[in-house]
Amino acid sequence: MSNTRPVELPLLPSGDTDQRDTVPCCPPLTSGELSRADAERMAVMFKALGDPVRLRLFSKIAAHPGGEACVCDIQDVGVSQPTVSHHLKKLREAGLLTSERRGTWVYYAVAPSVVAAMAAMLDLRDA
Amino acid sequence: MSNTRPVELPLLPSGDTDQRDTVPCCPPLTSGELSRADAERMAVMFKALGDPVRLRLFSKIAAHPGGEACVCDIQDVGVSQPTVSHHLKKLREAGLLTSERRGTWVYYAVAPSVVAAMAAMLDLRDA
DNA sequence: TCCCTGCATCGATGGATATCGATCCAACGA
DNA sequence: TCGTTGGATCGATATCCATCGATGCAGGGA
Repeated sequence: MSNTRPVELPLLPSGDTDQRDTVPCCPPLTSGELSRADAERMAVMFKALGDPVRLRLFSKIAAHPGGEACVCDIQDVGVSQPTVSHHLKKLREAGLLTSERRGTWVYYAVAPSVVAAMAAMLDLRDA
Repeated sequence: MSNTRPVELPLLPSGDTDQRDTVPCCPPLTSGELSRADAERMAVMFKALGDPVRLRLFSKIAAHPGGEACVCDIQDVGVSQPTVSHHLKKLREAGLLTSERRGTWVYYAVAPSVVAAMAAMLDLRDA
């Protein structure tokens, strides 16, 4: 089961890293029609933040210096350890977080470009 | 049942309209801890955009001149009429849309301040 | 007064998901 | 090699929710 791959969302002008034909993803919501595929991709990201527990986990990580934190430092959100793990996985699959193991501990970090992309979608300019 | 009241989300510097002690709602997600109540409020808004159909409906409305549209102009999103109505209600309850009847038709409009607030939450600045 | 049209609401249903305890696996230390 | 600790995965369950057809209701003709 390889459904752990994060949502496709390049859009960082990093370079030539396997730049498939994924559209620059997610134009501002005012840009007329929205393809079914784009809507699906964007919905995954918004849905990831559409849960109070995930919001608090994400907030704790974002508030940590460097936008990264050890799981052991953010586990106190009122639910069991398996549930925390489940929510962190959801956030990672949505592309909002990345994870890395360092020895005994696992660190989760905010993916700034993806979050910025979400903010850009909500930029209605003047409207 | 009066559970149709939109989410509490003043934060617009409009004036003195019954300004209860609702905190200015929803600081940037990097601002340390997030209270359970705030997380709940914010989650409702993100969850509202966490569905492809709702995202397309919202997009269509936002793309219309003036950020408002008649239901009859946006119904073509691939689901039944009751389902469209259900999703529009969800978006309205989340505070992202307002609705107004004009004769035979009902118009939905984007609530710019609320959308801007969501964008502000995602502003991680430098981090 | 009917009838038609535009939306909202109701009730049912199937699928998604948040949550948990139990268990497994990786890293580390004794 | 064993035991301990951090974290992920599994399997079960209860709740939520997206969707539909049927129905109700308001506005506007005829």
